[in-house]
Amino acid sequence: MVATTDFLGRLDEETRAELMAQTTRYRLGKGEFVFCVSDPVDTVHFLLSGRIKTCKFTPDGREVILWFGFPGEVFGLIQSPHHKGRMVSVETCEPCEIAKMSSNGFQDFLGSRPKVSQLLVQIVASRLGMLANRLVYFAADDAETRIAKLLVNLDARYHNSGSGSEQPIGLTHQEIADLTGVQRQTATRILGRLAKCGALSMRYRRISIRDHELLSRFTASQR
Amino acid sequence: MVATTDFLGRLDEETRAELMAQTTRYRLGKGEFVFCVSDPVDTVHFLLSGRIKTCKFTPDGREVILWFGFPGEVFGLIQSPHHKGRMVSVETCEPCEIAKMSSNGFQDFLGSRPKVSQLLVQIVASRLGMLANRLVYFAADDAETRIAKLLVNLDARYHNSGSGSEQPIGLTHQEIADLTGVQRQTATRILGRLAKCGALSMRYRRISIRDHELLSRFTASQR
DNA sequence: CGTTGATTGTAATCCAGGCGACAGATTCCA
DNA sequence: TGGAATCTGTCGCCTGGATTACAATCAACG
Repeated sequence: MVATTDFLGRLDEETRAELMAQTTRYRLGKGEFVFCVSDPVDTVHFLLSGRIKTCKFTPDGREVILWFGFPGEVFGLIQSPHHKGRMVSVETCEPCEIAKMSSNGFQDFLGSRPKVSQLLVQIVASRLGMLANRLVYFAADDAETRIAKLLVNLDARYHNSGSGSEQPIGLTHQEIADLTGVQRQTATRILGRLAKCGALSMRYRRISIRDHELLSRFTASQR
Repeated sequence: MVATTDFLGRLDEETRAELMAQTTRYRLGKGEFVFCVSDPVDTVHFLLSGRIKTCKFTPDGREVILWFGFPGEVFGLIQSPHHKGRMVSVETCEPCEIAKMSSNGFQDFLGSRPKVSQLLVQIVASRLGMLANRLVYFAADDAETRIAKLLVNLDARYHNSGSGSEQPIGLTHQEIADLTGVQRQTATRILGRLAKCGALSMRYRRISIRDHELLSRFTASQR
């Protein structure tokens, strides 16, 4: 199954080849930035391998993670309508292989391929849907519920094998905090609670869902 | 100036006429729903006059407002990738005049007009940007800051005349609470504070910004 | 193989804002 | 014009989670 947001995976063989022929490839190490807020919007990027996070920073330096990107995804499309420039920053979570091309080149490419544009609308729309859901969580759920929902979602998205995936979720407590809008200490405390009652198993940096059913019981809003 | 999200306003005369020729018009009174979450996605809508709100509901019945729609905007494009069906509900804030057409018809229309698809990407992207900003506010700001930011944004968007607009913001405290994720009472309390110090003037249901500069001082994160 | 930096664990304090409970104001509509 | 319904204003209590402050682990690299 191809994920909704897997742009490259949803192009047909030929179109993909034509597109990739116009790109140049490069590599980044862990924790590097592909671009930052307010950088000029002159390139579009395609993630070939690795994982990235799209984020923003608050005035006082807190990071807020908007979503993760997986291989096959496009990013770097969006320009702020006001001050021009990037609206978000993109940071690698691990070593990544990326293909890039000029924004103008990509626009030309789209101009003659309406189907691809429509696909892009779908992809951006699905990100919109994700953020809309997150916003509802923020408005309605307490910290524990938000974290439980995050873990369930991530697990589904990450190793979408559906089977009894015991693979750890490769996130630090800090990242979980940045995703759910809580303090790092609060994340640690709540993860500890969830582990103690048996829903999670954790061994330093290796958080994984032990009891899927039990965890999902915490995703029902408490507030 | 045409707003970024004003779809109809950004089409050229001819394209707009062709599009509108395929629509049928109808009217709704205040507080009616154009469609609700999980309704089938078989129509696309264009707001001709009035104002709408796009929202979701929490399991316990709380409303979360995602964004407002103004004349010229398209809505009803997005389908949930999982369970199919609408991802959001759309409710009128006042009597509205709306044009609608079938989703398939609209897809065909787009198929032969790549420029319009690209415009749509921009529009969906700008909503994505708005939600991303809201998410950052939720994660980083306290209630007072969120409300102050909301009022500033609304004022800019609403009566974008830029001049010393003394027009009231036509929202109830409940709506402000639904937009900022606080209790209705909290919204009332904070609005009262802002009014007492002279940033706002309020006379039952008629909230307007008295001192723009003073209000914007509250938009600097306190936390 | 030990030092350094990142990550995790825990505990005490404190307050913003949720929640419940009304009382008054205003608008709407019969 | 007179309810009814919807909005607004104000309390007090109480809890979730921010904040501050360390200590303990782990991993990575010279």
